Amino acid sequence: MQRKASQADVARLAGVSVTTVNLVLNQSRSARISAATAQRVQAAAQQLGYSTDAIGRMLRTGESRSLGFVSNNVTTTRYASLMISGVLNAAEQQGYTVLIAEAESHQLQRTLASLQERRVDGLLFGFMQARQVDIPDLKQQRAVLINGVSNGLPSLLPDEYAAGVNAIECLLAHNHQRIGVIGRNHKAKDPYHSVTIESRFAGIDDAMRNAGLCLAGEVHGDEWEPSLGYQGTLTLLDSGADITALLVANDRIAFGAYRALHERGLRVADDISIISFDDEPLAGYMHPTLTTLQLPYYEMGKLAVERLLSMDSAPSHATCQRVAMPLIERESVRRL
Amino acid sequence: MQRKASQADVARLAGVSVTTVNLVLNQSRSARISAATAQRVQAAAQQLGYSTDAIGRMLRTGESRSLGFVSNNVTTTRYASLMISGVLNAAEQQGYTVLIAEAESHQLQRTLASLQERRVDGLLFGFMQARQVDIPDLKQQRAVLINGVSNGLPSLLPDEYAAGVNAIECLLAHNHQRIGVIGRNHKAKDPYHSVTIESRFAGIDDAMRNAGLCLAGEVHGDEWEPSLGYQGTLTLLDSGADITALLVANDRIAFGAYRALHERGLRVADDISIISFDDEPLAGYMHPTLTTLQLPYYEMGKLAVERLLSMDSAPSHATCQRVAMPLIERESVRRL
DNA sequence: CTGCTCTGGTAAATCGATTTACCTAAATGG
DNA sequence: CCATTTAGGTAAATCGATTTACCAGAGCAG
Repeated sequence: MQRKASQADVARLAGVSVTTVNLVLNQSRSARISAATAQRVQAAAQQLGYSTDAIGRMLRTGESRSLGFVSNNVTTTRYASLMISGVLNAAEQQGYTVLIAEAESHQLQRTLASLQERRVDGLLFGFMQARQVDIPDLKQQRAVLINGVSNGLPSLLPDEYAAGVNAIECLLAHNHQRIGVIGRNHKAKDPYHSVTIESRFAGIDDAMRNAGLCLAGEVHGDEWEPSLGYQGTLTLLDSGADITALLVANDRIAFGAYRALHERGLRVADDISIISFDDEPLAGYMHPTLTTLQLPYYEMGKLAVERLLSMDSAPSHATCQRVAMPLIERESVRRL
Repeated sequence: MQRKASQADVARLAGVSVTTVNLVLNQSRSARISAATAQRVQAAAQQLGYSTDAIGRMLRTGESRSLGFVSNNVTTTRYASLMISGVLNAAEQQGYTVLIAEAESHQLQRTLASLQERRVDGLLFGFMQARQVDIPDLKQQRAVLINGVSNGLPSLLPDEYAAGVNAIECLLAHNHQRIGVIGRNHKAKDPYHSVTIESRFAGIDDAMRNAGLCLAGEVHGDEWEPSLGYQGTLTLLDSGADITALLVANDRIAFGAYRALHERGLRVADDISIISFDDEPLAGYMHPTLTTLQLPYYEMGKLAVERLLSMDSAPSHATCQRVAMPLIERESVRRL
């Protein structure tokens, strides 16, 4: 791999000084260089296939135009990869490259050191489940948390309160008044487990209260897997609550709920409407397709980059920005 | 953000030359430095919190200890993020950092330039669907393709032939002889669409032939979505083929097949076994859970890094390494 | 003709780490 | 006691781009 051409090479070929080459190529103050010379330099650069070497520039300017994206080992595991997409696209737009690293908490210190050695201009921390985390001292590095909160760092969280309200309002708008809920849990009180779920249920409760209604039935549960949806739905049906709609805490629960309804000879949408949260790929396969409030991973990733790059320098203070969870209307909610 | 300490700072504090600091800190030839001096330097480094600046080193040594991971815009979209995990873990093991970039083909040129400016030591190209792609001239850069093939570049592909054989053998081992297949397609002949699918079906056909059997029924189809599984299964059932097992081309098709069987009052596993390919998260939720041959994204990512870093320099020539697709035995295949 | 301002460029320092080529004093050999 | 090693370090060059300070000649006013 023969060395790439440097400004020195271009200078030699064009018969000018390196300074001149630099001025022309950065055309910032090229006012000071005559058009003829500029031409010559451009031609030489072209001929040698010159492209500016980022390393040399970084060393001199101290800016790397790169961001570090750190996630705990869960993040790159399937669901949240849209977050990476959002980060990547926004970063690219502004001419930044993204260094990506996974780190469980005990390696975090080393991972951060490695990124700082590479002079990243800012750090992004991405998490799977919105919760509180402990981030070690960042030495004044700019940083933004995606889908998590921490001591003194700005962060982005899904607007779960509004999502809760919207879910209920969607059901109300379709004339449902007898609503069952599956998935409220107790861990929700623990910020190290989740900082958002509690407010989601607050939104649900407030929306019901505003409508002058009460929940027609509820099944709690910590493990948000299909089995909870299955068991919970059977429980609700057997309780004689006579519900017309079901609000469940995520798509996997909904998946289990579908099965339970089916076994009881009830049709989703036709007989009982279901609304959910997350919008996993699964939601689009189900039959009927699932109406759900999307976790805005892509959007959060994008906004995080924009926020990070617009921060002056040191993390101001822990402001937390809420990102809307769009309602993805599919087939599982139908007018009564 | 106060500047990090440099070797010069350490040298000043320890009262020695920069050279000495460097020799001590890289302890390679520190044989030439007395223990006492080394001590003093170490202490000074410690006190200043010195850590070697990667940029400076890169400039001097020409090596960045970083790899570029390029994917088309589909890759970071959910399914294949395990590939990133594999890449990240393997790279970290060898002390490499990963620069990640998404690029649709028309931006590819610019993305590559950007990575080369950052002096990546090698390139990885990741694809969603194993197919042939056109990669522009890499200027002697080392590169490996993951889940794709291209002109003259080494690559890693899932071993679909073996997977096809194994799928059939799994069914045979469970005493199934009347097997239906859904999803064979014609695009499979087009390498720009897929370079592996054809060999998967070759494996299936060979395994059947070796067993002296013929397929009991087959439904072709290019769109591998649930609807194909649904329609295809109904078609097979109505054809009177009397099958006991179904081999489908991916998990989404299986999902549709489940629904069709259910509608016809047939139970998956109890009445008809199903085996599939891919192992999406979906496969674990289904009821009964789906037996499937896993696309080894994680493994391919990991192997790609190891391959890349063990390559001398220029891409030797397009050798293609096959990576086993493990059989994930769940509940949908049962002994007849 | 002299002093001044532009015009168009350039030399040299700098960023931080590495590496090569010395250099000095003490120790060793004969 | 003189010639060499050797141990222990150091000065300086280098990587590539940027930036500051400066310079030579042309044009212009008085």
